[in-house]
Amino acid sequence: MVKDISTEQRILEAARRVFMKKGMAGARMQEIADEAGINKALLHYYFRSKDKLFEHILMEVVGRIATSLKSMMELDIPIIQRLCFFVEIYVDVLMENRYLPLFVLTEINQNPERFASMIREHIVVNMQDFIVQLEDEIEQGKINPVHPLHLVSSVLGMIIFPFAAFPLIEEAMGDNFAPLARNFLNQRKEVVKEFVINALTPKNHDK
Amino acid sequence: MVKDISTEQRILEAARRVFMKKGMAGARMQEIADEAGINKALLHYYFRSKDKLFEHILMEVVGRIATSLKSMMELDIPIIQRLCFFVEIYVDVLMENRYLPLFVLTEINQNPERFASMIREHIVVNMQDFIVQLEDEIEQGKINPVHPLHLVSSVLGMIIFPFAAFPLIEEAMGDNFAPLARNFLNQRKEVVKEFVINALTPKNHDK
DNA sequence: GTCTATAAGTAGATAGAC
DNA sequence: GTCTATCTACTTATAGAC
Repeated sequence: MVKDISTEQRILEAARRVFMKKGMAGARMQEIADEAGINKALLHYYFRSKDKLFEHILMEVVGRIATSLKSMMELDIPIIQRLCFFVEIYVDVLMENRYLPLFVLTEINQNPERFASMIREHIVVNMQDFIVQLEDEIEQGKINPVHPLHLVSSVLGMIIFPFAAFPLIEEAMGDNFAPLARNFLNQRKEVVKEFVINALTPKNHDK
Repeated sequence: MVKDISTEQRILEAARRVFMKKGMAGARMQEIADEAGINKALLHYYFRSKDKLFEHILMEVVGRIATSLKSMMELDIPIIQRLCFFVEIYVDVLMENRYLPLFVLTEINQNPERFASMIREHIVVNMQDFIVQLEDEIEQGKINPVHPLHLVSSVLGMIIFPFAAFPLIEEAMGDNFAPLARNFLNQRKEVVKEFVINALTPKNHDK
């Protein structure tokens, strides 16, 4: 019953890379096998079908996102700090895997039913806590009134875009792009955090 | 030589819908044929191959984007107004076709070479004009100093996200979603315009 | 567990009748 | 121009040897 961890692990890592980059429809079992240094038959030995393998990767990815969201919501800090913290770690994650957001968004759009329960269980729950805290701080006058979904949409959009549009940014930056790219993406942290602070910090009319 | 416009047009519209929703890899010629109310053979009669048909749709889509960008850059208005105008029309476009941004971004990532020349010719050129004007207004002290690519990334990201993450937003909003969705997406216009204005309008320390 | 060989199914492309 | 039928190539999946 004890499977060889090393091979299974190599398959999973290869599958993650290929699925992330090509998506479910564009990925090929042959490519995953090559990437893992084995042959197609073994893929089916370990994970019966392409669909099952994909599902596995999906759960792993969504699970990881959910876990980091959850652990972040457990810290007892003001909403502004919470968002700034989120920006920091999320940009770092995307630096390691720029295909993540486009992959997740594409697959959700392709097959919303498959995600409905995952989203409800893992994402919406954390959202609820976030909304409660946000409305709480608004009521206390600590921050400006904002619509939680608009705030989240803005922050996520601002973070995700440069990674999703990476080849576009590359082209826009021109020749000496490579050395600048990492720098630009790192600057995003400050840009987005500045947005959060400006959007939420009250203007202090009575100062 | 005069082809039957009606059929060719129906094919193109069907292809656009299917490609937009499923992407190049996920789209099926059979589905496009069904959607157009004809059979597969006719698709090949009109557009030799799937790749050619896809290329056609791609050019059409990118061309339309480039045209609206260009016409917008021809207006002689301040940068803030230009961006606000852009937000207005772009959100309206996405209301009609929410798959547009995810489609374009995915395909660019899938096949950057295919887009390199298009991007340089159509997008980067308009970007250059935009950057010149931006830096000009910054120098004149009319607006705050900002990095053009960061500004564009923020605005595009803020606009695109709710459309790209539509099923997520849907789930987050819960049951009575349908009536609220259109409203929420329309509010985006004001939210993003407010960001543009806040980010660029000088604080007037000497007032 | 891992491989080679092959089956089974799917999708793009073509032939040829009308 | 449009259709049905068919071919070819590719991709997933399985059989069976080692």
